[in-house]
Amino acid sequence: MDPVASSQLTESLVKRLAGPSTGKAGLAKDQTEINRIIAEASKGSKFYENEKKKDKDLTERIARILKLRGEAIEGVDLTKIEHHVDKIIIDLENERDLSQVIVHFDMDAFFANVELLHNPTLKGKPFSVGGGVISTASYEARKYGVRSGMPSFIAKKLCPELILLRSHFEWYNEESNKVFTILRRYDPRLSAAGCDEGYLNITPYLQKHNLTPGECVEEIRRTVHAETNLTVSAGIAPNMMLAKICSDKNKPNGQYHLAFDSKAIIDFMGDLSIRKVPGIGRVNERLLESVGVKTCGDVYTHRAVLYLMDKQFGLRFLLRTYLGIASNEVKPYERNERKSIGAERTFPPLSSTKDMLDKLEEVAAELESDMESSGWIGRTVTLKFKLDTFQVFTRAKSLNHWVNKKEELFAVGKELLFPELPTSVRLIGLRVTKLKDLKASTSEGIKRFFGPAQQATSGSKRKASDIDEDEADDASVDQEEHDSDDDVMPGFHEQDEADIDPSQHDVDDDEELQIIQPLANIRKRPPNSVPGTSISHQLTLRSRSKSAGPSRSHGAAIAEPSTTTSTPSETHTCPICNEALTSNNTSLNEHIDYCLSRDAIKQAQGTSTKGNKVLSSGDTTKEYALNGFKRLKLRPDPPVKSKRKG
DNA sequence: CCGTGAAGGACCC
DNA sequence: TGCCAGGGTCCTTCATGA
Repeated sequence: MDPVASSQLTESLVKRLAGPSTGKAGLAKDQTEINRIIAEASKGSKFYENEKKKDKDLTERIARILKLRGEAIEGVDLTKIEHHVDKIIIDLENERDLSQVIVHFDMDAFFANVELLHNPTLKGKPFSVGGGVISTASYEARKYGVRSGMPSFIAKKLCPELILLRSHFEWYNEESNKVFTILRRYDPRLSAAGCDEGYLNITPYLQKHNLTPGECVEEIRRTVHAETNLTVSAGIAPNMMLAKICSDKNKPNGQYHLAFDSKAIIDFMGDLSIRKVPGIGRVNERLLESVGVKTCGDVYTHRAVLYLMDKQFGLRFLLRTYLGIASNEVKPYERNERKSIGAERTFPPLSSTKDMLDKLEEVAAELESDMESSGWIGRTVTLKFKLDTFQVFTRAKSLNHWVNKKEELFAVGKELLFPELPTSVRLIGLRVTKLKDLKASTSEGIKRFFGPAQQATSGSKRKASDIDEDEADDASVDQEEHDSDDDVMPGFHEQDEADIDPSQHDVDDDEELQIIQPLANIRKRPPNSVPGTSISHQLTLRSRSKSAGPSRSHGAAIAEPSTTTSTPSETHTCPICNEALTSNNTSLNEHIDYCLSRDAIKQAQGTSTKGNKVLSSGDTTKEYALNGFKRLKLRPDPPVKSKRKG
């Protein structure tokens, strides 16, 4: 919005230190005071310094973006562009599907409430669950500003009487299963999003029982409470994104039903903070804010600039959130969707090689046991380590055979760690990707019916060698969905809304000066001279075919809920010439394209030569990647020092 | 021009 | 007193090999 004042840095930094969830339920009294205490407690620490650096980098990145914006809008007729975007919006609007009733449920302060079940005397007291970092805080504790993602020692400062409890994952797991079991009565295809929240498509249930969404959800919540003594909040909307946002509306033990009406939805999104949109975190919030977008409604106001800067912001994604359009395909998680499995551990900074190797070995052992019990083997091993400065690095190696054994994981980890060695780390982790499912019921269908006696004999049965023969080269995908949906579900830590993203490659200040850096790193690669330091993320959350539109399932005979096939022919008004058109999407788009092509594009593009196809946005599948305008110096970052390889 | 591996990040819970 | 987790997913950029 406004130019950055000198105090900006401190301001954003303070906010950053305060953590991402400054809008949580159970709001605190004086956030400013709380932020002050947090900043105070953090000051001077390594963590603080790292955050400071990240904040500075972000601020610089924003400056670059603003400069870019200036260049992009120079001499361009924004009005024309707005018209064009309006056309895109019409396309998107036609994708809207209001036929499904989606519910997002979210257990209230899950970990904390489960603890309460086991220890009723905690009722009414401020307490938190978690170790060094808090996972969940009771509502009483939240009043003091204590939230998830916050280190315990700071929480104590905010609330001296705070009772710190250790996590009891078995308990949460147990309750979680109970809850999901109950919820599956309403939709067996429930989609879990962590252990305390998920989505349901209750459309079929509503029809079968002749209930209204509100009644049904009340019943669901009542049932969950009756059977588990836990409260749950829920949101009812036509798609998952909206449902999720809604479940936060009446947070503790409440529900919110959004009107299934295009207009109402857009109004609803209108003054909603863009930050509430899943996928937009602290970084993107600031990036967007820098160009004037603080609410979803602002997306529309600034559509022209966002269009011109599609590469950095992802216009389509933003327009969809502005319209409140998103996927409504609720489906259960399947094993074959797993992409990686890993383990990591944080400890007080270590610098002796032996100590580090001990940790590495520990992690390798842990990973082996996880892989073993869950039935996975993989081909790529990635070592992750965090220096005492909080900078995070990863080093990977792909093998030509499958691994899951501790010895091998450890060996590869060592190999990857050695070159980095003279260093001090506070975290070491190993992750394996390019997975192969040992429990997969091999190929298509058939096998599945002739059950391969391989019951989950706790994994221990088959040994790696068995699969070795399997031909390492078929690293391809031979994953086949299947049941054996043990217990474990993805992401198992409650995290309310906070998130401390400790990662961040930290290029030291003199990064640029090192461009000439001598052969110093020929043999060794200083962690802080890593390649690819470019900072250029985008907001792109390109929903890959996850459209909200007609749930078209490929071939299979999946539900195929009634969809609102956009009426082939309706009356639209061309946003450019105002002519009333009775036609289908295609013709309408063609018409609009025609209108626009007359001059708008040409003028806007001016000299721009290549790239800009004709932006035929008629098809909903193609992206509107016509960011051809000022493409020249679009590289957000000056090429960071070239890193020579040895 | 494209597919792929590696490294860095943003985000989520 | 004692200084900020861990499990994952997806996306981008860069370097390369066909």
